[in-house]
Amino acid sequence: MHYELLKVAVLLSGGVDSSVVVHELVSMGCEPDCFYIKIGPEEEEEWDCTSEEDLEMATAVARRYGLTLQVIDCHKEYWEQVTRYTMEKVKAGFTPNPDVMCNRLIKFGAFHEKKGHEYDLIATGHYAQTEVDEEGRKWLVTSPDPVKDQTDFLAQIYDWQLKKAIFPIGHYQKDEVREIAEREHLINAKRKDSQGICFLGKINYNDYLRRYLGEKPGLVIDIETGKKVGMHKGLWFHTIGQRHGLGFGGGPWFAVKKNIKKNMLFVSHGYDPKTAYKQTFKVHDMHFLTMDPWAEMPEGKHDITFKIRHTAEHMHATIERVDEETYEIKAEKPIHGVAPGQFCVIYDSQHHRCYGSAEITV
RNA sequence: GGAAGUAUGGUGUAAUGGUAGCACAACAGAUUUUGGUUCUGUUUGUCGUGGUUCGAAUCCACGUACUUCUA
Repeated sequence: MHYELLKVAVLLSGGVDSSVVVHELVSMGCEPDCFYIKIGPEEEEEWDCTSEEDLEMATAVARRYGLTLQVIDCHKEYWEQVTRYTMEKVKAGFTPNPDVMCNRLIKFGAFHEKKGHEYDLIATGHYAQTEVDEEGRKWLVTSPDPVKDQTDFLAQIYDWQLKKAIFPIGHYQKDEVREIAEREHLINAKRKDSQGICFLGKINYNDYLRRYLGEKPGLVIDIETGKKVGMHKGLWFHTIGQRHGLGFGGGPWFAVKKNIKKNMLFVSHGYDPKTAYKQTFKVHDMHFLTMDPWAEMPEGKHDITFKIRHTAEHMHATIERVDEETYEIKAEKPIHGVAPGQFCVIYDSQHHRCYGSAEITV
């Protein structure tokens, strides 16, 4: 691709990955504009030093390559859209994935409305690739680094967003990116990767929930014996497959099921209880990134691979359409902690192309 | 109202007169751009008051609390 002829915007976070993106683009003859998306915690006093440091790093990298850097404030959009999504899901008893929605709504959403629309391409530091087939369709493709692969976080973006997205470091492994950063003496070459919900900073997730939803105590029942084990402080503090957070002795206890109406949490006892696993489950609101790969033959089972969380392995499975809304996934092996509300990200059987994602239902 | 039993960290349990140990939880790190999972590490306790003893979680007395049985 002839980047030098195109207007490219880079989302610089202050981390190594997006900094190497800048380096890659520049060395291909491109002169991108850099943007730092600002989204701190809600209260000013909760700003931690890492977000200040992020901006400093981003500024330094842009300057190093003689590029402009603009700060785009998406604070309001984040708290209105991503937080609202998170709270609505969690209140209804689901386990949301804020970072997936952040990519759709903020990095490729709110930013696009504010600035991105002026550009031909938007580059980010995601570990993901794209490829174009004979028909000219653009597909999202996994990274060669299975641990770092971030296609799962991109599996809810719209087709027009994917068309504009480029991932200049997507063909590298993490250590290659680090090497480039060190070789180029980038200021943040050795900086630790960020983790946790991208924009929460140091706020604890449970405190975040408590602030919006408070507490709502209810019963905790042993699903095997039907006996009361104790009380929980609110169903939203627990997710399916979770072990910690209950505070009871005599465990370990794993959360396996929720009854929203009765505000009850069911738990299973033991180190690796069967009831914490599911091999078959349903998903809905299927979102295809490029197209429905089974449009030609909607009936029957199709071999796929999938992930229900950010892990290195893809699970083999078959997928079958149950009705307009719903698909059923039959995994090759039982999966621990299949939590409704999480996205099941669907790949081809070689886990090469990412087809899209759907929300796991109850 | 009687009788018996029990009382050990936040929880569940070991230690029959000799260094209070284990599990779970909690906390902290590691891993992970979601929730989680997993791994490593750390903290916390003998119901109260007396007594016996070189030495008491352990034996004795009283108190307190709980449990069961019985009128």
